[in-house]
Amino acid sequence: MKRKITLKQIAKELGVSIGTVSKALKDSKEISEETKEKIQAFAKYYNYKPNNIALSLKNRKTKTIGILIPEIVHHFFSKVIQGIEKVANKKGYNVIIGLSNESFDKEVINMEMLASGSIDGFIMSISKETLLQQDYHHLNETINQGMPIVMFDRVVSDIRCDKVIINDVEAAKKAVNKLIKNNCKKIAIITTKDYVNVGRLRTQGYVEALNDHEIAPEPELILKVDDKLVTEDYIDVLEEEIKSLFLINPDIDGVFAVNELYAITTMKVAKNLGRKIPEDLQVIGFTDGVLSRHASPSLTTVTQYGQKIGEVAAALLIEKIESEASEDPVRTVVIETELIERESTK
Amino acid sequence: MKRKITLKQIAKELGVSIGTVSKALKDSKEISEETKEKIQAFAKYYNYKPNNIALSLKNRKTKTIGILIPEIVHHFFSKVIQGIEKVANKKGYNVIIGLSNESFDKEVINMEMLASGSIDGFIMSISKETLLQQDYHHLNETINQGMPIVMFDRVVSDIRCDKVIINDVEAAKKAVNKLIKNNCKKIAIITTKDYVNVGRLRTQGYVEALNDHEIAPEPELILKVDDKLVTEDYIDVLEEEIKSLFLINPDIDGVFAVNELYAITTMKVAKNLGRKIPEDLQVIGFTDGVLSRHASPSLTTVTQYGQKIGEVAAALLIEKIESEASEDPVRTVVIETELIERESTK
DNA sequence: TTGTAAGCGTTATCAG
DNA sequence: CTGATAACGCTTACAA
Repeated sequence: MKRKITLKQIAKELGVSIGTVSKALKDSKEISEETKEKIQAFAKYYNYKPNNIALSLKNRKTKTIGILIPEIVHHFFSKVIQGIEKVANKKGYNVIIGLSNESFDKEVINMEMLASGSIDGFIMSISKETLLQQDYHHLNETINQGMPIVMFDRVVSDIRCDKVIINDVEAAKKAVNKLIKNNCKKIAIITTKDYVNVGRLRTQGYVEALNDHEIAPEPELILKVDDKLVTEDYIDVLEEEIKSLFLINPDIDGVFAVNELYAITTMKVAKNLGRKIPEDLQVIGFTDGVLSRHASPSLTTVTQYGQKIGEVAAALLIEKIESEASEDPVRTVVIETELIERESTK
Repeated sequence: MKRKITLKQIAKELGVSIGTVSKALKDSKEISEETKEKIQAFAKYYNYKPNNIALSLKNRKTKTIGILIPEIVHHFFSKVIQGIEKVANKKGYNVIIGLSNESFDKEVINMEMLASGSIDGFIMSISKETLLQQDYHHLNETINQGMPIVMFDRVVSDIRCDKVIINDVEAAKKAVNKLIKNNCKKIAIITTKDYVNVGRLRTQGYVEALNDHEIAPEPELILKVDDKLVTEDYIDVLEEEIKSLFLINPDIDGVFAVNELYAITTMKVAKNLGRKIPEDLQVIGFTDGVLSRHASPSLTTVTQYGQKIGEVAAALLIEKIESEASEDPVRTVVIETELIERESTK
C-alpha cells in the first residue's frame, strides 16, 4: 500500500526543514514567497493533506462528534442525524455514527471506542437493553473523563448531562384527546414495557387524558409489547398480541400507538379483522416517518420534529465542547410536538 | 474539562517510568509481579484507557472502516450496514458512517475527512449527484493514496477497486417475467434517469424481458423519474408523473418499479384511480424493506440481500487492508437476488 | 527567512 | 527488572 505523503517527505524532497514546510503550507508570512510557492506547488502536486490523527493528537481535539443510536432504520433518527449534521458542519465539525442495535454490550463497546480519542463529544439515544439493565456506568465514566454527552429521545434523568426531549406525556394527551373528541368510546393503547421511558411516559399521558375526561382507564386496553430485541419474527408476535387485544375487546374504536410500527401493524390487523378505518376504528401513531405517510389509509400521528431535536442537541454539545468552564449547569430542552391529521382519524 | 489520565500521569504518580507503566499494563513478563499489580490497580482505579489517537498515529492503523452512503433511511442500507458491522466487529474493526445526502460536495468532504487518517478503508455507495457529474477524482485520489475502497449498490465500473453488486439486469428480468407469466399485457416501468446506473440496468432488464417474450417495448411505458435531490415536495411530483402515466395509458396492467418508494407510490396512485391490486394491476418493486412488507396490499419485490452484500464488502475490504501486496487484482462479487411474492401480484 | 526542538500519548528497542 | 529514547505527523515558540 502506498503511503500518504507527509511533511517530512516533502521537506526531504525539497531540502528544507519540516517546520518550513509546515509554515509554507499555512501561508505564514515568515516564509519567503519563493519558498512558499515551491513548497505549495509540490504539495499540491502530491495532493498533500494533513494527517487528522496527528492533528488530533496535538490539539487534543478531533472536531468530530459521535452519534450513538440504537438503530438506523427509523425515520426519526435519520431526521435527528440530519439536524445534527446541519449545525455540526456549519461549525466545522464532522459527525460519525455508531450503532448499538439495542444491545447494551454494543453500546458500551462503541462508546468506549469512540470516547478514547476519536471524538469530542456524544449525542445519543440509549438502547433498550441498557434501559432495562439500568446500568449506566459507561455514561458516567465517559462524563467523568470530561467528555460531554447530550441525550435525546430515550434519556435517563439522573445522568449529569444535557438533554433534548419532547414532552411525551403532553404529546400522548394530544393524541388521546383527539380520539376522545372524535367520539371514540373505547380507546386502547399499544405501548412498550415500562422500562422504555418514552413508552412509560406516553402511557401516562394516555391515562391522564382518559382521567381528564372522566373515563376510567381499563388495564385490559393497555397492551405493553415486549420487544427488547428486534428479531425476525418479532412482527408476527406483535400482530398476534394486537389481534388478541381486538378479539378480547371487540368494541375498541380508537387506538393510540406509541410508535409508527405499532400503529401500522394495528391498522393491518384491524383491517384483516374487517374493521374499516377510520369509520369503525381510528388510529393515531407516534413519530412521523415514511410508514405513516405511505400507509393506506395514511396515519394520523404525533410528529416529533426530529431535525429540530438534532439541531438543538448539536448546538448544546458544541457549546459545551468549546466552553472553558469545567462545570456548567446541565440543561434540558423540550421540543414542541404536533398532531398531524391524516386519514386514519375522522 | 477534566482530561483523561495518561501513561505519563500514572508514571509520575507512581514514581516509575512511562515505559514501565506501558509494559505493566500489557502484562509484560519483563516487569515484576509487584510493580505490575501496583500499576494495574492504579490504572484500573483511574479507569485508564489507551488513547486511540496516539495508537493510530503510531501504528498507522485505525482499525476502523468508513461507510459512505447517500442516505440513511433506506432499509437496504441499514441491512448492508448490519452486515458490515457483523464481520467488521468480528475482526476487531469498528465502523463509522458518513452521509452524502446524495450531494457531490458532501461526498467529497466526507471522503477527504475520513481518508486523512480516521479510517483504514472505505465501503461506499455513490451519490446520485456524483453519478450525474461523473466526477470521480476523489475516489481515484483516495485509492492512489493507498486507501482501499469497496463499492456496492451504485458502483462505477472504471474505478480500480473491489465491487459488490447484484445482477440488476437479471433481477429486473425476473420481476418482469413474473408479470408476463401472470398475464400482464401492458407492463410499465417506473425507473430513474439513466445516470443512476442501477436504474439504467434495471430498465435494460425490463426491455430484455419484454423482447424475450416478443413484446415490443413502448417508450410511453417507460417513466424515468428525475429525483436527483430528494426535496420535500418530491413525492408530490412523483405522484403526478405516475398519475399522468396511468391517464395516458389507462390499460396498464402491470408495473415494475425500480425501488420501494416508486412501487408504493404507484400503488397509492393506482388505488386512487380506482384500480384494484392485484386484480386490475399487478405491481413489483425492488429492494425489500419495511415499506414493502407493511404496504397494503403488501408488495411483491425483488430482494437484494443487503446484509449479505455488507458482509462480503467488509470481508473484501479487510482482506485488502491487511494484505501486504501493493497491487492485487480488483474483484467484483455478484450477490444473488430473489423474487419475494406477496399480495401485489396474483 | 529558515531551522531546531519540544510536545501530544503510545510502543518498541536497547541499555543499564 | 526498569528506564531512556526514538518514532508516528504535526504545530509552534524560539534560536540561528
